[in-house]
Amino acid sequence: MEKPLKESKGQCSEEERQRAALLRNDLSRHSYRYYVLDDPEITDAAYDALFRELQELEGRFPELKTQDSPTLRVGAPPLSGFSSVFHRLPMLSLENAFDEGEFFAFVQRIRKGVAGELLFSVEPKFDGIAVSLRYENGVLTEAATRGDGLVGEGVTENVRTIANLPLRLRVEDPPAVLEVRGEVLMDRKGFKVLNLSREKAGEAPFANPRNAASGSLRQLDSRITATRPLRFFAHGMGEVEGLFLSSMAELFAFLRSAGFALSPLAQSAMPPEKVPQIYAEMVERRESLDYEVDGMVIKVEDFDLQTRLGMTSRTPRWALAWKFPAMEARTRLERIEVQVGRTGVLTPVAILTPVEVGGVTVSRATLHNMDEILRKDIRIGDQVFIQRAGDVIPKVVKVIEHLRDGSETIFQMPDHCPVCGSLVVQEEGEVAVRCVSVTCPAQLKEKIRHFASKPALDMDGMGEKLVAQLVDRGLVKTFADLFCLDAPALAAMDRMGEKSASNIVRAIHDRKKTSFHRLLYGLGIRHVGVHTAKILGQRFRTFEDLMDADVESLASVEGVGPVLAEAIRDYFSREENREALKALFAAGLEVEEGEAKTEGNRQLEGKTFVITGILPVLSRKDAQDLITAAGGRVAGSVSAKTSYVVAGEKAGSKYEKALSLNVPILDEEGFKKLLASDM
DNA sequence: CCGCCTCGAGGTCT
DNA sequence: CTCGAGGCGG
Repeated sequence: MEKPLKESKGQCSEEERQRAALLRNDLSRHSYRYYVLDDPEITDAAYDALFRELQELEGRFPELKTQDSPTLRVGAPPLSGFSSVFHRLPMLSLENAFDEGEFFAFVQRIRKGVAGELLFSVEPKFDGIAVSLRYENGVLTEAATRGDGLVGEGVTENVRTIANLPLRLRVEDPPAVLEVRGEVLMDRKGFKVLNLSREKAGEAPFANPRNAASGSLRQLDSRITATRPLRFFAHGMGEVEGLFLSSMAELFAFLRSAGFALSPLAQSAMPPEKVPQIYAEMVERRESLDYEVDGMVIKVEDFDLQTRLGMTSRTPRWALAWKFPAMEARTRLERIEVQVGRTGVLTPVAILTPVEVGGVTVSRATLHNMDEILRKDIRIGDQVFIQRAGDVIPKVVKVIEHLRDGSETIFQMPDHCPVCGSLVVQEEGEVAVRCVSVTCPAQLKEKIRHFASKPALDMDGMGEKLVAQLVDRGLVKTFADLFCLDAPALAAMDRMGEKSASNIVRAIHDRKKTSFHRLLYGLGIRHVGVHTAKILGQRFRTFEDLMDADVESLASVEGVGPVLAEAIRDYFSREENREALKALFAAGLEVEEGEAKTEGNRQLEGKTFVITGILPVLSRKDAQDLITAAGGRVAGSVSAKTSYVVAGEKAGSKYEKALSLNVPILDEEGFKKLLASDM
């Protein structure tokens, strides 16, 4: 039988009481430095040790527990439901503005009856959950959601688990009462990591960081909330007793000194004419911020003036939310156009009534293929939601079915190529529909463009417009024709002067010497991308070898299976393709022999790297070359097999994936160290 | 059969 | 950059 380690539930000594107080103090300072200032002074392990010591002390002597103890951050057992909290000062919403005119109208309204200078504070409007935190004599006693503005839900236990807010105000002489208002948020990274782990666990992912924050804050079991990466950003006050502040500048300074995080983009005392410029900057930076921001909040700087302006029935007259352009928009799907790609695949593209989404005008969006159209039940004439999430590419998110009036028509994939009119084919088991005509001009244009593209022959100046003209006028029918173009012929094209014509001729001439894999990739054989072309280049050195290779020797190459082998052999067994290659060589094309594998340092042998973001010194290509030269492989996406992720500035989803899979993440410096070490 | 990977497709603005 | 389709390999 083990005897109890400690006498339980006894009276604690004075020494222990002091120790607990010291620990509380230290822990709250360290967590402030870590979460708010982002400048820790002790290691995570040291912090954990202090934390566990306090937990243990409190476990033995419950009388040592306080309302501001950092141990509350891990959460408490579940509640049966949330209590209602009456806001002593209502949490109002803000009036919205959508353009500069509305902003200046707001300024104008205020200016009436104000003599002298008029100044404003500006700050990003976070898209989170508005909460009010009540501090009595400096200690957090209650936290409530906004609710309907008058009555919210008590989420005190949950809010205490949020790491970057003070459980006790960090001021000498705290006010008797202070309600701090702000937003509870989840950052984009935390959101993605959370969703990845939810999906892995078979749970439904959250739609966006806001929902994730809301769902996390409204957990009945605050121990769950404690595991979620929530943050609090302060922006205002509710009820106050025993504190006098006279301006937004003072408020910001006070909140900062009391231990709150504020948006680094918050500024005070700005003249109104500067505000539109700051707005433009925020719109610009919007995507690169850690948190989702849906606008900018503008407040009258001077508190006296705020008081004089007062409220309308539902909004203060001294504040304005100038919203950002929406990232999601509704519009009409006018018709569906069918494009023919390089490989002959017919791709349906939605032609939309132009609509502003996230500051750009969107008029087209891909629908991928027929399966996608059926899955989303997209019909011509439908009202649809368009989203430009995170990235640039717009997509049709969904159809708004209840807005249908019966005039919508169902789209059918054409059975003839819209460009050349030949019959299309859908191969067994494939989703894609293809035009298989060898003379289809749409395919020819795309093939030529692919051939001239950067990773292939890299002919500068061969853009979409020029290629289209060359093909339409019959000047280019084969790859070899490109090498026969001369300056006068090019100068006859639209928008083409003699100068640019001769530049292009020179660019083409410069590419007569090329590498095996560039040419192979440029040919556009199905399933042969840059990667496969390089692999084949290492095995087959010369084009003669490759052209005469049989399926077995092709398939024996690591990374090449039966489908690829068949596609390659099929390509080279066709007379027209062999002729085309012959013509290319006749036109002066030279292929350098595939490089033999370089000897030397192979210290990255067997390691797989993924590069993401912008590295400070090395370009992406440099980094790739360094890795391959040392025997490593560079992959495009992160998986459990990835050895390292090299991450730079603006690292995106790959970074989060790496975090969630516990793949080691290197910055450029770490990467260079790894290269230099001999492992 | 499954997980990992590559290929190929798609906007807008600069 | 992101997504779906489909090929490769264990």
